[in-house]
Amino acid sequence: MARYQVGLQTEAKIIEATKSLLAEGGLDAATLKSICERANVKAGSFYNLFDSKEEAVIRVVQEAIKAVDPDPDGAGTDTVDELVAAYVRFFTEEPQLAKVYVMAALTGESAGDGARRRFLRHHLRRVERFADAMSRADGDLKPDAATDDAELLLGVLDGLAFRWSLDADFEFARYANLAAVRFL
Amino acid sequence: MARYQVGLQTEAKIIEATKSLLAEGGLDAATLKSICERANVKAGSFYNLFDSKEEAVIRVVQEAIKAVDPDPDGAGTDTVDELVAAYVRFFTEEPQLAKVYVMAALTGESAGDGARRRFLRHHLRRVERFADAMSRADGDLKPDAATDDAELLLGVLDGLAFRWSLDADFEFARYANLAAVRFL
DNA sequence: ACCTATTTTGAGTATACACTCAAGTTTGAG
DNA sequence: CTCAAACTTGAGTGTATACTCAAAATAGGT
Repeated sequence: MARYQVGLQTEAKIIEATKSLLAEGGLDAATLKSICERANVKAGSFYNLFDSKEEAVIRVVQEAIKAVDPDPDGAGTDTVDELVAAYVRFFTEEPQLAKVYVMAALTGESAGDGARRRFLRHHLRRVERFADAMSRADGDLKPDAATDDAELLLGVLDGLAFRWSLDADFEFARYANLAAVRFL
Repeated sequence: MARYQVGLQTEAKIIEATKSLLAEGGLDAATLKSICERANVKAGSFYNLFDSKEEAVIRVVQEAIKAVDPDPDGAGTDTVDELVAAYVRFFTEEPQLAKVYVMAALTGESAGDGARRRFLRHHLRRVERFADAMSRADGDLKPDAATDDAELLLGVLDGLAFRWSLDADFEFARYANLAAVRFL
């Protein structure tokens, strides 16, 4: 949409403002007014670059979903430890995006067309990837059992992430490591 | 607030309408208009019984939080199995309340004054209760280790609940039992 | 049957929201 | 330097929201 440098900069400012507002107060806090104020931009300028407010929100959410899984090409070779470490790293290094990620699923359809479905599809892909890594680590593991274990391990990680989103003081990394040990 | 029978009935209708709307579409779906339409009540009648829309929402959320922990007097005697079973039963028998429960934490402050804090307090109480049951089951377990285990087990349960809220076909009960086995 | 407290109605208010547009300014390729 | 395309502005639109209120209807104790 943007063709000039200023346009690209404005676009970036808007995305950044949207991301921080979503992280701080969820969808309710990310009003057009607050986004424009934080980005130092007027409404008309926003609509010159985005078709709707949802478009900006979706961009941020997609960015979050992608960021939790930084190396999609690594599938088939990474270890369980690496996968868990990537998840933990995402939450400790990108806390804002992480909150958006956790919120995305439950905010429901209001966060865009089928945000829940997209989220679920992403989850299922990750289950496969975890299960695959588990199978490679333990040759005796049956495929069904690997899937079950993967759902459980991802369940803990999501649960701990949820817990952390309630209370930023929660020692997410330590518990994630405890969980990884427990489920191997 | 209500003094006559009709008033109590109207109150119940409103709470029921609010609960189902929250479960179906979250806070966004629970507008005053939709609540009143579903309860077959006009706005003025709503405000004769409730001071605000939030009051009705908070009532439903509190009901949900209480329902996940049905026997607070049992603390100190119940087993881990019983606690897990209660959690699972809540999700399978009261799916609507369960969804509201999972949503309550993340909808943030918009769902009432300090909904997150209340949710967290409740969580910490449950961690204590789980840790206590675990200690009784295994005399060698150190208090700190018991707390860690309790956070992990509740983490899985919350994570699986989260997963189930994305996809109602998810076999929540089976996975919860698989998780419980790991901690015995 | 009476009479007051309670409940219901439905039109009405104020506000916040996402979004538009015509007019002016800036960018940068040729 | 020129000029069209890209960007910005800021007042303005329509709509949905939570909430109010005076007046009419009903409940239920006496």
